[in-house]
Amino acid sequence: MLRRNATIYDVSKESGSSPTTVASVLNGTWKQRRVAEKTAERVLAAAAKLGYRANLQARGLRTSKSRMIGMILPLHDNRYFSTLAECFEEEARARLLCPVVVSTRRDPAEEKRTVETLIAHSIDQLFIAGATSPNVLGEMCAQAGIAHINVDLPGTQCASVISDNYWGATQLTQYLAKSLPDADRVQDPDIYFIGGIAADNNTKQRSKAFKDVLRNLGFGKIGPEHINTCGYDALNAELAVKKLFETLGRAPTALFVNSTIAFEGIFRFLNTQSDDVVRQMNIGCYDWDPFLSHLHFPVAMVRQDAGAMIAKAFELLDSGEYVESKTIQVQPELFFPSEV
Amino acid sequence: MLRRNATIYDVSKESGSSPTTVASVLNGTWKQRRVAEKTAERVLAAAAKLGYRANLQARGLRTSKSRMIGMILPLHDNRYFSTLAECFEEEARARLLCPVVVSTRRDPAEEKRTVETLIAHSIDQLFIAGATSPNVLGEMCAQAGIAHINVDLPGTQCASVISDNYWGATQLTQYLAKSLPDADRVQDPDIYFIGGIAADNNTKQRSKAFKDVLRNLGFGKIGPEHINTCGYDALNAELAVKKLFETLGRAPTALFVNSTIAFEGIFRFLNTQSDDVVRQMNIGCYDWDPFLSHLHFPVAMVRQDAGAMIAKAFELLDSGEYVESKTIQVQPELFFPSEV
DNA sequence: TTACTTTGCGCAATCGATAGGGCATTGAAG
DNA sequence: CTTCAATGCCCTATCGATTGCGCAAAGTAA
Repeated sequence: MLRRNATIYDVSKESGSSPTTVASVLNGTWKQRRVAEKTAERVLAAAAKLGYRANLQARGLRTSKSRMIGMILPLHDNRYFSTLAECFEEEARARLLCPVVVSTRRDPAEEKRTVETLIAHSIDQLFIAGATSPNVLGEMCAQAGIAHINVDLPGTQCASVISDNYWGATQLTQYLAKSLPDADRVQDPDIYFIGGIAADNNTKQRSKAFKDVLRNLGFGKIGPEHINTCGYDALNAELAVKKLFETLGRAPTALFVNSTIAFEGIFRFLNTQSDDVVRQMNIGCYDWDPFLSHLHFPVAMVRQDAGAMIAKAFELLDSGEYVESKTIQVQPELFFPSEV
Repeated sequence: MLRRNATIYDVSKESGSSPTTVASVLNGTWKQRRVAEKTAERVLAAAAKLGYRANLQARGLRTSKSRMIGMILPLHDNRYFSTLAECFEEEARARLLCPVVVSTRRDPAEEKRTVETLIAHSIDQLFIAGATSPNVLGEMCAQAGIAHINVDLPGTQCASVISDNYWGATQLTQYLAKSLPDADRVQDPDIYFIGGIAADNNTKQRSKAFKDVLRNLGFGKIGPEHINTCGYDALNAELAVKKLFETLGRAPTALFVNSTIAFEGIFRFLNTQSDDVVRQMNIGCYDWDPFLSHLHFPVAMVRQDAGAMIAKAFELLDSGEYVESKTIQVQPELFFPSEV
């Protein structure tokens, strides 16, 4: 065995065939290059003997393909994104592509740098999931001729597959609103939305649904004091809910928590409150976590359908439709506590 | 702007310098190649104008480096592994390497294929985290001359950084054992270990600590009926605990749950039982999840210190110590419910 | 002026694979 | 025995960057 990796030239010497023949045998194009079966066998045997492994950088340089497919994510440590990553990897493997997942912490500069690097490595396709600046990234891909698609957060540069946030949030708000007193008795309902980033499309859609539902139910216009887009961050959410309790001087009737990350912070705060107080609240979380289904208080959840989103995204990439700037919405699942 | 990516030859033409000079300016080696400052500036301007981006496959082919660093993981959708991934990415970026994370579903064939691919892409270093066959993978890396290190599960082929599973499990078992009747009254204590894979080192260490603690406390020898290594899988754990309840005809006094994944299954089952029954149990989980800290019953947890493990692993890689076959153990954190 | 050093830059080979095109040899038809 | 197609294989250029080495011009010392 060689100290370095064997190349087609080593295999060529060992098998007595030319590098061309060796290459075509080893990359599967030997039939259309009319290599005799016997020769192919000799080459394969030699390759096996030397432990040949194709140098994919060389191949990639020549073909300007890499058989790698990238995905950028805001973060790993979250049920939704990690599920997206797993679904992505599964589909990628089914297509014999090597999945490469990188998180970019919702940092536009990091996103750019990462995409830059992935492009420079000639990845074949890119999934842009939850990026803060999808259009900038899409532009980069387009310029480099790399097929790409937005997932979770939409862009206008290419096709996007996202959750039907408006629908999901509508359902969740309607559920939460049941606990409110009748509309004709109150114009400023005791329900609050916490978490997410105001500029982010998902949060926009969800908070819009939140407002629309309440308005349609007759609660009047929902003001900014009902919607605290304090970020996707546990600590901020914790502080936000603490402040809400202080301002009200009591627990709110209903809470719409935007993401499990925000929920973590809310959860920490609620654990400082008495069980009875918390149990009387009606709490919903946009995003799902198995452990939220049976806390000491009920939580309604919306689970985004990561599998369906990834499948749809691959479909658009495979069919070439990804170039059209359109947005596909995938319906999430609802997990509501059984009525008491 | 060119329709394809600009190359050093394009920049060469644009700037009037040779490709050699252009390359050295663009990759930062121009000082040692004695390129005049003026020339460098001209080249940089031309590169910027053309939107030059180095083809990393070409560079990698020539240098047999890629500035990519890989990590393979069993899965993403788990707090522990996703935290490992995030810590890994952060450290990798600090070293100006592009982190590449791939999950391999505890499938030895998938692990081999993935490592094969990563090696073929000339990744510079590899983190082997939680692999079922670390030595096979280590051997492949060694043969390809790629620096590598085991994390979470140890191998003998190179250095390993793992949790101090024995210590953590000892602490957890001691905590759980407090709820058992005195040893002199019972030789077959009512405490059970569920989850994990018998062949896996972590499970071995944890179950050994479990047995040792109980034996040392005077509970006699702990037989196989106390240890159900039903895998890292929610469904199996659910079935296992169900069967345990049926066999006993009641709830066990204490439960050592090996991983949050197993805990998910156990949790599903416990939710079918009455709160009172569950609250009287004493439950511990090896692994941490924020939502487990305040379920409707108390759960003790062990949190593995992903940050410290990754930091240590990079230290060994950076210093070259990774070639020695040694195992570094990192102490996990304990999260025990405050005594009632 | 001569001799030698320093400065500035480019030639050409190389990394390992791919692909277009061409050259023998064999076989079949006439 | 020709003629021509089919078969089997290989030559060579190429992808885009890196790097050892060499050459010319400018600077310095004697």
